[in-house]
Formats: sequence, structure tokens, C-alpha cells
Amino acid sequence: MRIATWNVNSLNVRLPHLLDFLAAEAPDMVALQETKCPDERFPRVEIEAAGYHVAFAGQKAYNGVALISRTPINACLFDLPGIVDPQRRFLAATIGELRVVNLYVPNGEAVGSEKFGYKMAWLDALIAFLRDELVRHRRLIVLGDFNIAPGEEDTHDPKRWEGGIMCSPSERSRFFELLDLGLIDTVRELRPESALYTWWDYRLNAFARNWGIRIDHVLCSTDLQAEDCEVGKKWRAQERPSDHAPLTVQFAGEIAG
DNA sequence: ATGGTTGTACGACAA
Repeated sequence: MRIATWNVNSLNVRLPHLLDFLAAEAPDMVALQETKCPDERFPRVEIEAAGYHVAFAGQKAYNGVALISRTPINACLFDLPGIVDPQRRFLAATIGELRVVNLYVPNGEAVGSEKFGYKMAWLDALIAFLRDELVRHRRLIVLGDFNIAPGEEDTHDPKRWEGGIMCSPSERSRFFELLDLGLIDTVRELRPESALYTWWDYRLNAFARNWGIRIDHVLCSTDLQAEDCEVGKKWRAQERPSDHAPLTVQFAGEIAG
């Protein structure tokens, strides 16, 4: 099975790219973030016509997550337990024999800001939730835009990013707490030596210079085996791209189990 | 590298 995550930064603008991606890559499941799309305007018809089921949690202008799957999507949970959050950043669901948790972790703006405190509280609630979820589900995938670059090798310029937002010790320690629960960073496991990025700033021609960072992740429980991964840089190179590339991970076996 | 771009929605905020 092939599982992808993609922060599309407006599903309305990026729907043609998404439909091209589905046709070209034929993933079994895609987790989307930053759909910026209220539920009543979600492009259900177009995505279902491509042969996929949909589940979504959107809001006007900001945030918004969705799941797109060839296999029906069941038992959706739209709110991260343990925190009251009107922002649509979380969508957990059961797909075949998989439990999938799609995340759009708060950006945090700047270390020490009010939004940074929200990010830390959100991550702490996530860690508590996933500790329970791993007890309930042996085949668990946690994926999305984490807004955390786990290590120095995950930025194009460690000195520039050191201690800043997405790279601070408190954010990185939360990421490693997630791994310590029993989750695997599939991309780092598959490509231990590679500089792989998933996000490049729109500004300063950052993509052409490969000034990127790795903040989108696919984590899995130890019952699952990741076989291969790919960052879809060609989608970041399109006209009017998202600032994130899609990340696809190939797992052994099928969604049905 | 300390500026700059994009999306939403039409000014200002979020990223």
C-alpha cells in the first residue's frame, strides 16, 4: 500500500494538482492539510469521481484536514482529545485494518510566543492521545505536517535554523517523545543519510536553491513495515505550487490487512 | 538570508 501526506495550502487552488497526483501516483490513501476549505465547499464530487472516498474537517480561510482513500473511511474522530481546539487540525479514522491519524500541527510562529505555547499544549495532548491509540491499534499510521524538523540534517542550513521555530529543543523533544511511544520515522529509517526536505519557503527563490526543511512526516507503529519513500518534488515545481511537496511511503501489505 | 511570497478575502493575518 502507498500512503501519502501533502500540505496543499488551499485545496481550492491545488485541486488540479491533487487530481493529477492521484492519477499519476495512484496512492491508496492521501492525508491533506491546510485545505482552507469549509466543509460545504469541499470538492467531494471531483475526488469521488477519481475513485476515492473522502473525509474532511474544514473551516473558513485557515487550517483544515482531509483524508482521501480508495478503501472506505470509518470511525472518524475530528477532535484531538485532551484539548479544546476550534481549529481543524486533526482527523483520525479507520481505513481497512489501519488506524490513521492526520495532523496539521500548529506552526507556533516564534519560540516563546503565545502561539508557541498553543503548539506545545497541542503536542502534549497529541502524545497523550497516541499513547492510548497505540494500545488500541497495532497498525497505526500518524502522518501530516508536524511543523518540526527533527534533526540538524533536516534543514539546509542548521546554523540558520538552530533554536528557531520548528527546530527548537522543546519541539524536537516532543517529536522524539512520539517516537519513544513506539512510532517509527519511516523516511529517516529508509534514508538515514539523505538530506530530504518537504517544505521550501515561497520567498527568496528558496525551492530553486533547495533551501528546504523536513517537517512533513509519516510515522508508523512497529507492526507496519515501510519499504520505500519519495518526496514528490515535481509537484513543488509546478506552476502555482503548494509550498510543500507530497511525501509518499510504500508499506508492505495492503490496507485491508 | 532578517528580506521576502502566497492564500484568504479585500485589510491583515497566518504561514
